[in-house]
Formats: sequence, C-alpha cells, structure tokens
Amino acid sequence: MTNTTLKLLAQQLQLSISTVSRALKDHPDISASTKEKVNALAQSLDYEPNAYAIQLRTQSSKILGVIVPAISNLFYDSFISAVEEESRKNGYALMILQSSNNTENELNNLKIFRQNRVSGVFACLSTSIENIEVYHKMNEREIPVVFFDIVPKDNRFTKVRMADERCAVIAAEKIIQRNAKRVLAIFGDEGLSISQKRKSAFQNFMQSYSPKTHCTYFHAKSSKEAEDLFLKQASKVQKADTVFCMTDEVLIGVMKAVQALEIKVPHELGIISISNGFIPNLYHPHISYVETSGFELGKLAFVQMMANMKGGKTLTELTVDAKFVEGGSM
Amino acid sequence: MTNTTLKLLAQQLQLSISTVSRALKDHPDISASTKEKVNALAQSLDYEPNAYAIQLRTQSSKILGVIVPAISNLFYDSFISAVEEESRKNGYALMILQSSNNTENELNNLKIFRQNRVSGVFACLSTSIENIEVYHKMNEREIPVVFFDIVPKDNRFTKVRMADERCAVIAAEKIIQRNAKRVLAIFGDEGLSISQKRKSAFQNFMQSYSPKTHCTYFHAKSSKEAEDLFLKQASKVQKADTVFCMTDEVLIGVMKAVQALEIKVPHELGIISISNGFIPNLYHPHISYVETSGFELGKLAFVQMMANMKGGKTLTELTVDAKFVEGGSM
DNA sequence: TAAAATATTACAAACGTTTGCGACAAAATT
DNA sequence: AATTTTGTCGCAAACGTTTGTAATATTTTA
Repeated sequence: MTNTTLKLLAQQLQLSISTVSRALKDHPDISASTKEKVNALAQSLDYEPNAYAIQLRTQSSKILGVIVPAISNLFYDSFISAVEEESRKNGYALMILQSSNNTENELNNLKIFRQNRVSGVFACLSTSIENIEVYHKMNEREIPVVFFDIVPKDNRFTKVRMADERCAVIAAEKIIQRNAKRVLAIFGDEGLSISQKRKSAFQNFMQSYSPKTHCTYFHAKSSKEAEDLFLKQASKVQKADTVFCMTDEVLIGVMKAVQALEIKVPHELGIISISNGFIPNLYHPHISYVETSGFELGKLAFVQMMANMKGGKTLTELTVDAKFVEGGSM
Repeated sequence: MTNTTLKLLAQQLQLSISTVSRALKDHPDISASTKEKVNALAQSLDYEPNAYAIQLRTQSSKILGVIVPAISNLFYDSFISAVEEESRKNGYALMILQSSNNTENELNNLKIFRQNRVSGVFACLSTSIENIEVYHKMNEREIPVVFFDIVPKDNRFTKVRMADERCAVIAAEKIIQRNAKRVLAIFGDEGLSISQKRKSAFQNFMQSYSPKTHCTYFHAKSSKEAEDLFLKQASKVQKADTVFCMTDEVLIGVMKAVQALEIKVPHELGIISISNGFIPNLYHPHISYVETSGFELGKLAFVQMMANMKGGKTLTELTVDAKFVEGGSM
C-alpha cells in the first residue's frame, strides 16, 4: 500500500496541492469548509506528512543527536531519558549513537548526524580529546552543540556539567563532620580530568579545614581494581574508618570487599560516594552519597539547546549543583 | 556557511549534477579522470550527501526505530546497545523512543516513526496490550516490526524473546540439585504474562521432579515490596533455605533484607535469580543467576530485522536460550 | 455602477538527490 | 568507408513538501 500524500488528497478533492497543504496547517487563507473536507479525508486515509520532504524543503529537521560513550551506563541513561522526555514534549525526536569511548566511532557518529542534518547535538566527549575540530565543523554548519558531562576546555562551546569540584567538597565536609580520623579516598581513572579536579578539590578542602585528618588517596579504573585496593588496605594495621568512593564503579568494588570482610557499616566503617543514587540504594544500609543527577543535567542541556537554536549564541558553562543524600552509611 | 551540494560541485567542475552523482558512487559510466576530480573537490569542500534528499528520492531511510518502556533499565539498555552496534555496522542509525509504559506515548512514538519513514522498528510492548492494531498499520506500510521481550500473542508478527519458561526451569533444576527443602519463590508483577509463564513453568517443574520440596510463591511489583515480603517471611519459624528471585527488582529487595538481617549466603540461605548479570555481580558472594542477555537478544533482533527487510516475510518467534551462571550464592 | 478591496484558490519553483534515457564522440567492427 | 559498438556525459523527471505570487471570484466601497 502506497503512502498517502498531499498530491493524492488534492486529486481526490479536486483541489491543488498547495490548498491542501495550507488547509492542513490551518492557514487563514483557506475557507473553513474546505479545511473541513481536507481534514476529513486526511483523517480517513490517515495521511502522515513525510518528514523527509519537509526537512528537505524547510532545511530544518526535528531531530537531535546524542553522543554518549555508552548507553548502558547508569549515569548516561538517565541523561538520555531526560533529554528524550523534553524532546518529545517539544516535537523533537532523538538519534542516539554511542562512541564506546572510541574516537573513530565518535567521528563516524558525527558524520551520520551531519548527513541526517540533525538540528543540534548533545555530545559527551570520548576520553581521547584531540578531536574537537570536528565539533567546530558542526558549528560552522550552524548545528549547535551542547556538551555535557565530559566537556572540552574550549570556551567557544556551550557546556553543561555536574559541579564536579562541589561534589568532592560536599563529601569532604561530611567526612569532617563525621569526625573521621583515617580516610581512604578512592578516585576514578587517573587519566580523566574529572578525577583530577575532584581529587584536588577534595584534597584542598581537607587540608584547609581538617589538616589533622589522615587521608590516603588512590585511583581505580574499574570496580575490580577498587575491590582489590580496598582489600589490601583493609589488611593493614591502621585501618581506615571512612572511605570515599568517587564513582559508582569504585563503590561497587569497595562494597564487595566490605561484604566479603563482613565489615559493619557504619560502625566500623563510614562510606560516602558520588553517584546518581541507584547503586547506593542497593545496599543495606543505604550508602550516603552526593547526588549527581543525569536527569537534571539532561533537562538543563535541553534548555541550553533550545536557547542555542532560537536565539544567537549562548556560550556558557552551566553546572547543576550537587546535594548530599543521607543514607545510613555515615 | 551553506552546505555543499551536488549542484555546487557540478558548477565548480563544469559538469552535470548527474555526472557528479555517479562519479561519487563509482559508477562505471564515468571516466577515471573525472572521478578523481570530483572526489578531490568533494573532499576539500567536505561534501556530505543530504540524507533527506536521498531518502525522499529513494523512498528508503537508513533509520531504524526502537521503542522501549524505559531507556534507563538494565535489561533494555543492553538490548539497545547491541542493536545500535549492529545497526552502525550496517549503515543504519537508530531512533530511540521510550514509551514509559504508556499507551499514548507508544502511539505517539509510532507516529514519529511513520513520519520519519523509518525502515523498521523494534518494539517492546507497553503493558497495556489493546494497541496492537497500530502495528498492523506499520506492516501495511511495509515497515517491518520486530517485537522483543514483551511480545504480542498475534503470530502475524516477528518476535524475539528470552526463553522465559526455560529460565525458570533451569533455576528450578539448580534448586533441586542443591537439595533445597524450603523454597521461597518471588516472581514479578502478577499482571505480566511473563511472570505467569515463568511461575507456572517453575511450579510444574518442581511438582514433577521434586514434589517433596516445600515451595511458597509470591509476587512483588517493586524491590521495596520484595524486601518487605522477604523480611516478613524471614521472621517465621520455618525459614526458607533457598530463595528464587525472578527479576533484578526482586533480587535487589531481597538482598537488602538479607544484608539487614545479616544472613550468611550461601550457608544459611541459597539465592538464585534471573538477570543479565549486572546486579548479581554487585554482591559478595556473587549471586548465581540464569542469564537473560539483552545483548544477545539485540543481536538476534537485528538479524531478524534484516531478514524481514531483505526477503519476504519471516514470521517466526525466536528465543535466545538461557544459561546458568555460577556465583557463590548456591 | 465602476473601482477597489478582500477572500479563496491555483501555479510554479525550490529543496538535493537518483536514474532512465538520449546525445555525442571515439573506437572497433564489418 | 560505412556501420556498429563502446565510453562518457547531460537532460529531465521524480520523490513530497512549503511558500511567494498570480489568478479568480466575491464582496465592499465610493
């Protein structure tokens, strides 16, 4: 069965294509009576406008692109979820591609976006950073780019991200409030700037406000690494009374070790992490965490995208603030 | 800056549009020398074919639609991840929409798909089932639909799903092997057919092969429900020595209770679940589970989609088999 | 009643491709 | 030398819209 088009409607109604087109969009030029007829027929033949033809004609698509390192990721999928929700409300559809943290994929994805003439892209940089030029190419083509989470330094772009340093500082505050003596702080992949930022913020805060607290710092790239690391530390004579986990990955590893060693939380060990909340709430007691909501970030990113598309350039770096969520682990 | 088009290339090279078009796709009619020239210019002006124009002309898009209840879901995101990977390899891009288990959204999403003339859609039914007619509309328009996970009974469609009954049977086998005396079996939402199927398969198997084993059956819609349920059961005199968790949700709830009660796994309690593996591996010891891989399901779904698009109708219901993964909880 | 204003509809070009067919030359065949 | 084949390339239509402008009919105004 062939799709019904304006032409078909026009023929059946003995009208011109343009009249039909205008009738369907309630154009004032068209009389009420023909509008009725047109709508009735369109309904019964269930006419659906061909998005491609529209986009070709109007040179603007109702599609937004999203590039994430991975879709199966606790943080990103809540981001996507939020963006999708907002997009749908505003008549946009999403095209989601994953880079798998691979530059080649990322470039490929961008090409697909350009070829599909998306009207904007949300991008989370893959960890290899040399490839920012391509994003300029997008801007040249007047395709706004909103970076999220892992953003470039270049301030010619619009960026939204979590208040990374704040997260670490809030965690440090709580640790000090708890009156911790020996702290084990495990951060994420040392190569990522986000790890560095959070680490130095944490370190500085601890230094300034509680220099007597003994802190040891580590990095872990995977939950396995974090688990091994914690096990090793736990076998030492001077055990930590508090552990800070920068990421969900780290927390997962630590928790496995904690369960294996049957350490009592929070009596023997206080735990605090940075997370969107899903993982921390898997345990008993719930782990206290500083919340970084991909959901809110998504909402914010969408607002920025709209601003970019409507008005002129809004080159800003916005951050969504973090808040502490009390579990029972501190 | 305006996008470079075939027309532009043609003008600059003093060639016709058709020649340029053919040159770019290595058509045998075109001489090697002009192919070179065309490619060179296309390269330097970084020409990108306009997907809309192509799709309008060829009446076939390189876009596949995916409808999932929710993107942020351990199972679905691995499905999406797999489909995305396969799609990219085959030159397709994905348009992902979430129904939020809401019929209205689902219909809306389908409309978007039709308007964007996607060349196929992967759909997971939202739990309200009356709306299958729309999918017939898709088929009438020759847009193949591949259902996954939650599929309609109607066998005019192509379906892929997990071997639901098998999963439950495998779990039952393992429970019998363990020589369990008292089993607590907690299934998912009673309203879902998948819960019913798994339950009766489990029940039948236990009846047939180990009638002496004492089993109690429950349903839980959320992890909180499962947690409360387990807590209540654990306070009884006759405690279960084995618990079966049909879903991740259930497992999460049970594990919270288990941790709260400081029950020793597997000595005091054996645990087995059905899962894709993420949640079970969060605990120590790892929870044994029957694997249902969204990933494999995604791969399978894609193959079916391609078959549907190429050849004629392949109306089959395929299932991906399940396998037992040993953790330390049994 | 003629002129002007308004209401309603139609025409046609354009968006950027693809593709069947025809045009023309050069090369090969008779 | 006349004819056929082959190699290159261009013309033009089509995909389904949108939209500026022209055309016609109807009403209002002077």
